Amino acid sequence: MLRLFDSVHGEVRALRQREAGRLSMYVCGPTVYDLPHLGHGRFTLVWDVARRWFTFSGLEVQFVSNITDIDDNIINRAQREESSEEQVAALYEAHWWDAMAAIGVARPNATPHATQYVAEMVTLIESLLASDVAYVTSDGVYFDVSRVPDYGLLAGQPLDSLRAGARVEANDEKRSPLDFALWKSAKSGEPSWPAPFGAGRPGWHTECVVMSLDLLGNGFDLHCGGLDLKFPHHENERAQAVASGRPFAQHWGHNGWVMVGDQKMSKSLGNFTSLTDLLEKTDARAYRLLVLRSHYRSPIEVSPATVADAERALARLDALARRFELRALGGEQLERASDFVFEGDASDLFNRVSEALDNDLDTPSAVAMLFDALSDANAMADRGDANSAKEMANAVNALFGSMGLALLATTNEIDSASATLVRERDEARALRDWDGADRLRDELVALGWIVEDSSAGTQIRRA
RNA sequence: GGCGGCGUGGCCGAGUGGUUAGGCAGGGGCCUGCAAAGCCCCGUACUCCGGUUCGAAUCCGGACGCCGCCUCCA
Repeated sequence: MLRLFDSVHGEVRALRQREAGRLSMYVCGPTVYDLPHLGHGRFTLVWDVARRWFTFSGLEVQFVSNITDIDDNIINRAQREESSEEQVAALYEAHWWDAMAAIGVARPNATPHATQYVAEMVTLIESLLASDVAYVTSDGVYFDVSRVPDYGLLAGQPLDSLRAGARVEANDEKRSPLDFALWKSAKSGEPSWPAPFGAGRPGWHTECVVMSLDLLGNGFDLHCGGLDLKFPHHENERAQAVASGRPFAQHWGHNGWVMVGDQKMSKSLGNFTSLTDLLEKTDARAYRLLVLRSHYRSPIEVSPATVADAERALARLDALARRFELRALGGEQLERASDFVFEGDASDLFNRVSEALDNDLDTPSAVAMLFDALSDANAMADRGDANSAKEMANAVNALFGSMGLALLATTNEIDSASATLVRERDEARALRDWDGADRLRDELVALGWIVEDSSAGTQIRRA
C-alpha cells in the first residue's frame, strides 16, 4: 500500500485515490522571474520521482504544475530591465523548461499559467466578497482569515498563536496582520486586469487554488510543494477553498530545503546557486542521485563536495550499464513495472525496493538496496553466472529508471587517430610489448580518453 | 513568545530496541603484464547526563548546541 507523510496529520498515512487507479496531483510551480536555483531543482526532482514511482506502481497519474507568470518579482524585474512583464516571464519560463529537461524532470500533464486564469480568479474573489470572507481596501482585496474556523491547520497552530507571532508589518486597513491579498489594485505602469472590485492583478495565493481545482476538481488527491510553501501559501489556498465550500487537497506533501552551509537557501538570505550553473559543471544525474540518497523531507546539503561524491557514485552505475549494455531509462519516458520482468533474486529486489518506496518514498533505502544489487550483479558475472547477473543488472536499471535515474553506457565517436592508437596498442599488447602499450595508453589519455582493458581488447571512452 | 525539526564513523547520509544501511574517501587482498573496472575483507559512530529494559543510536526525562516556520521563498 502506498503511504506518504501528510503534513496536515503530521504522520505517514495511506495515500488514497479519489478514483481507483488514478491519482490527481498538484505541485506548486515557479514564479518565472529569474534562473531556476537548486531549491527549484530539488522540489521538481522530488515530485518527479514521486510521480514516476506512482506511475511505475500502476497508477494513472494526473500531474499538474503551474507557472506563475505575473507577480511583484516579475514586475520589478521588468522595470529594472526596461522590459515587459511578458518578456521577462517568457524568457525565464524558457530557462525553466531547459533546466527541467536537463535534470530529466518529465513535463507535467498540464502547466496552467496564472495569466490564463484571471477571469476565474475574479469570479472566486467576487464570491468571497459576496459572502463577506473578503473585503476591499484602498490597495486591493483581502481575505479575512478569521472566517475560516480551522485556519492554521497546515501551520499546526491555531490562529491566535499565529497572530501573536506575526511579523507582518501593520496595515491599518487589514483586519488582521494574517489577512492576505487576493487582488492587488492596479498601479500605473503595471499590468492589470479589469474587475468589478477595481482593476488590478491577482495575488499569488489565489492562482493555485483556482487552477488546481479547475484542472483536478474538488477534493483532488495530493498537493505538494516545498516546505516553505506550507505556510502561508498552502494554508491560504486551503482557506479560500474552504471559504468557497469546495473540498480541497486530501493529502499534503512537502519536501525539505536545500541547505547552503548550515543555512536554508532562501530569497531573503540571497545565498543561491542557480541550477543552470550547477548543470554547466556537472552531470545532471548527480543532482538526482544526491536527491535520491537523502529522504525527501530532510534538508540536503548541496556543495561541490557532495555533488562530486554523487558523481563518483554515478560512475559505478554507469560502469554497470557498460558491462551489461543496459538501455538508458528516464527522461520524458515514465516507466511502468508491468513493462519489466523481475524473476528470482530480481523479483525479491523489486519487492523490497517497492516496499521502501511505497513507505513515504524511502529513496535512501531503495538506493542502498540497488547498490547492493549492483554488487551482486557484478559478482554473479565475475563468477560466470551470466544469466542471473544480467537479470539482476536489468532489475537495477529498471528500478533506477522508476525513479528517473538513467544508467548510461556512453558510447563516444572515436576519431580515426584515436582508433589507430587503440589498434596499435592491441598489437603491442599481443606482442607483449608492455612499454609500447603503456606509451600508447598515455597518448590516448592525453587525448582525453579513459582507457580500460577487457577481454575484447582496449576500450576507450571520454573522461 | 508559539510551533516544528535536527545533533550518527574522515565526509555525505539512512536507520521502525537486539544481527553489516548504502555511497564516497582510506587500508588489505584477488584478478590484471601494469593500470582501470570488478569482486572479497577491514576501521572507527551514534552531542552529553540520567532513566526504562535482559538489551537503546532507536523509548522517556533533562542539559547543551544547531536549524527552520509564524514576512517573501521551492
